[in-house]
Amino acid sequence: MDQSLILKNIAKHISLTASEKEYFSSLLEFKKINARQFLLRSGEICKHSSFVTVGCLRAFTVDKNGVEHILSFAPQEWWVGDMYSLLSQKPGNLNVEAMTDTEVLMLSKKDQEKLYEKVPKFERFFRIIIEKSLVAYQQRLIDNLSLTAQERYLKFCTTYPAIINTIPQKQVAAYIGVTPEFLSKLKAKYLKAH
Amino acid sequence: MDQSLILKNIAKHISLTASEKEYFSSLLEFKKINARQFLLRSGEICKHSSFVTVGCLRAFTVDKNGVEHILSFAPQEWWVGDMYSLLSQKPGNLNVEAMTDTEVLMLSKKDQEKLYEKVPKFERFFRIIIEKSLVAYQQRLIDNLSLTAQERYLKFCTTYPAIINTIPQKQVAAYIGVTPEFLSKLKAKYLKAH
DNA sequence: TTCATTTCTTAACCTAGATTAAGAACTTTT
DNA sequence: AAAAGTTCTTAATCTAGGTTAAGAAATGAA
Repeated sequence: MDQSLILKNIAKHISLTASEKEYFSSLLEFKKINARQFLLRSGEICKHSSFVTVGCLRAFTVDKNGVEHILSFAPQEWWVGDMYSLLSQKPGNLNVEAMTDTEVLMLSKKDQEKLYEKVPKFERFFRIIIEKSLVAYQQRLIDNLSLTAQERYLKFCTTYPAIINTIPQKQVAAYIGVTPEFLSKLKAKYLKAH
Repeated sequence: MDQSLILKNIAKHISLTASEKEYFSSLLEFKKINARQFLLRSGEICKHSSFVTVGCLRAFTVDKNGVEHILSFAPQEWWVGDMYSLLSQKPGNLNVEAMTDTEVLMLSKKDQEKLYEKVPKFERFFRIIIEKSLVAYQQRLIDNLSLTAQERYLKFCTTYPAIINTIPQKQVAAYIGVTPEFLSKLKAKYLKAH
């Protein structure tokens, strides 16, 4: 198991001593998830925060009509989990599924709490991570309230240039909040116009 | 200036010594904002996190057609600010306006950083506050993607029972993402049906 | 109380995006 | 390389919610 990526990532926000690094690393559990396998299913209680080292996952809900809605993609170097379920320790509504063969480093809620006790700097680290995440969700909410489907699609392309060509188009539709049919129509219209 | 409310609120998540309480209190700046006055305007750089002790504010953006979209209401005991602008120290898009005569306790970004240094427990406090906020935004995003306007309205009524009768209906519309005309139609239809 | 402003309602008409359906183009499996 | 499953496209039709407009009701100011 290679922790260099996660340690490099943490070093962007806090500095750790060698022994802190070692302690933190000892809490991580490595897991491989093949494409289409689930890291978490709706109805389960989320017990871990997971850091993606290889591949990409998606976190989505299924509405009462069976339609999927993507809350977030989790490419390399992102943390993923069901924050609601993780905090409340109640069953969540999120599914987390690998879109490609994926590798994650998992930190259990218990170990995360121990980590906060032993190395309080991690309070800061996760505060910063979550602040950034919050800003992104706020912006996405505003975008969903104020932009047209066309505009949201174009914004998605510029925000996630690395993902756009590696995932099925229907997943993009489930993220920006339109049907796959309508996104297809949009693209055809846009191509004609440009 | 009365800090009992904010200290009571903080005590829900971390325990402070008397001198820590005193130090924290010394960083707070009291401000009265009359109804319709702004705490922050689009284009400004957000310099403070503000805790509402009396009244209620709304944080909103204005889209390219001049339509307002409400990101959040900030009733008593909520923190409000433009997180994007506060973190990046760049001009933000949020307007924060008092809906009634309001009182806030303001903590400047500089003082917040000092506070993290001097009393690291506050890293934990704000981490927890932001985690909860994140969960709420995630749920709202999912709701906007999967529920009808009718369902979002009913959910708003149960989520914010204390606010619903104190604010103009057009603000509710701007929060759930419909026009005031359509919300009015929805309510009329719903009343007939029940 | 009157005048002015904002908010709410109703109704006719319009449109962005959904639904349904069916064939075409990819992928994956065998 | 054939079969089977996904995904993508196109097109006709439909509908949730938007737009426009105008009057009614509520709120606020003088």
